This record gives sequence, C-alpha cells and structure tokens, in this order.
Amino acid sequence: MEQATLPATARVARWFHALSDPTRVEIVRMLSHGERCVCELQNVLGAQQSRLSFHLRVLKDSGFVTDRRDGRWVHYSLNREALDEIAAFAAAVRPGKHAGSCETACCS
Amino acid sequence: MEQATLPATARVARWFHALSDPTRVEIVRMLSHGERCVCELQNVLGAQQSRLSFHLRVLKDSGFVTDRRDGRWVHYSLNREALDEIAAFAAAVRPGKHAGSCETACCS
DNA sequence: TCGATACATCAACGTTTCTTGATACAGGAG
DNA sequence: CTCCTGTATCAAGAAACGTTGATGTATCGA
Repeated sequence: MEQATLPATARVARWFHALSDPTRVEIVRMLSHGERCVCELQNVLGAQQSRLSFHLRVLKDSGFVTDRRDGRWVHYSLNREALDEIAAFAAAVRPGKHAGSCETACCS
Repeated sequence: MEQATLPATARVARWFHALSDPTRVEIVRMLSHGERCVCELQNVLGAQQSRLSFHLRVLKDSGFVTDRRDGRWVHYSLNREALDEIAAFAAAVRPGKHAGSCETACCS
C-alpha cells in the first residue's frame, strides 16, 4: 500500500528541488544541529541577508523547515517528516523491490 | 565520524537536482520496476525522444542510472547506490541526532 | 515617539534549465 | 552499400532560478 500511496510526482520533484541548491544544503546541515536564527546562518554561511531569506523561504514552502518568531528573531528548524519522506521515496524506488514482476513491453 | 565523512555540499546538491524534475522522477519510478529502453519510456511517458534523451543524460551524469547498449536499443537501469546515498543524507541530517550538542552562537 | 536591529519582500538582471525541431550517428535488414 | 530504426547531440528560444540592492515591516530599547 505504500506503493499505492506514493506521493504525486510533482510533489516529489519539489522536494528534491528544495535541496538542489548548495546554499540550501548547507542550511539543512546547520539546522540538523538544532534550531538557528537567520543571523547565525548568515554569519556562518557568509551569505547576504536577502539571499538567505530567499532560500529559507524555498525550504519553508517545500516543508523542510518551520519558523518560530521570538521577539526580534526568527528561528528556523528542520522538519523531520519531510526528510523522512525523501528517504521513503528513495527506499520505495530502490531497484530490486519489483524484480521480475514488471516485464518490459517493447524492444522484443 | 559519520559527520566528518558527509559528502561535499555541491555533490549533494547535484544529486537532488537530478531528481528535481517531474519527468526525471517518472523515469526513476519506471526504472524501479526494472531495466527499460528509451522507446518504452517514450511510449509510457508520452515524451518526445530528444526530451527523454536529455533527462536520461542528466540522470546518467549524476550517477542515478546506467545504460547498456543491446544492438539498436539502449537499456537504462537504476543505480541503487545513488538512491542509498540520498537516503543516507536524509538520515544523517535528521534532527535529533545532535540534539543539545551544538548550541546556538547568537541571539543571546 | 524615535532610532536601531532582525528579517521579509520586491524589482531587475544574469544564468541555468527545459523544450522543440533539426541533424548526426550507430546498428540491423535487405 | 543503402535504407530504416533507435538514440544522442545541437542550436535556439522560453521559462524558471538565484543574486543583488533597495525598500518594507515588526519588535525592542531609549
């Protein structure tokens, strides 16, 4: 049934797109250590504020991070479930699972 | 130490980029059922030949698929290791692994 | 209320990516 | 050798993406 409920292709593509940029991969790595505010990401990554804000929005829109306002600061943190979904997709399409069950239909 | 051997950021971004397009996600799904030739992918996906060839090249260059020529036909198949690496990355950055070990350095 | 700080948004621009149609190449059939 | 089929590559245009600098918004402190 996992198979039957595989998420829509467009949705999967959007997940992967969210992690297809080096800056966003770095952000995810930093957030894997815990919640971070924009200013710290900015310091560590050496990125301009508006650039970081852009990438954080992409990650947020795709469900990889959530934000929490605390006074002047906004703290971002990773959404574990999104990462799990990525891993689940990779596992679901892993070759071998369907071996022999679906024959090719051309080039006969 | 798992931490120390995480693959380079740019490499990770390239993996995810390879799966950031709906056509390529579809291709990967089809190949998860076994080896396929271009003409069958073409039929099933309803895509033009040059378009498919373009996406297959992206997948091949990023290590997700391998090709095998058999007479006139070229058969593509998934590379299980690339999928495993994706899953491994997702697992490595999963929040909670480092909980509490890396305090924030600003917004004090 | 005023200024400063943290962050988001916007417009403009250059770059990359994707699609299409044309052409090239390779292998098999005759 | 010549034609046909399967696939790859290329050039051109369109669309999506990422960066930058400017501006907007919210919160805090004085």
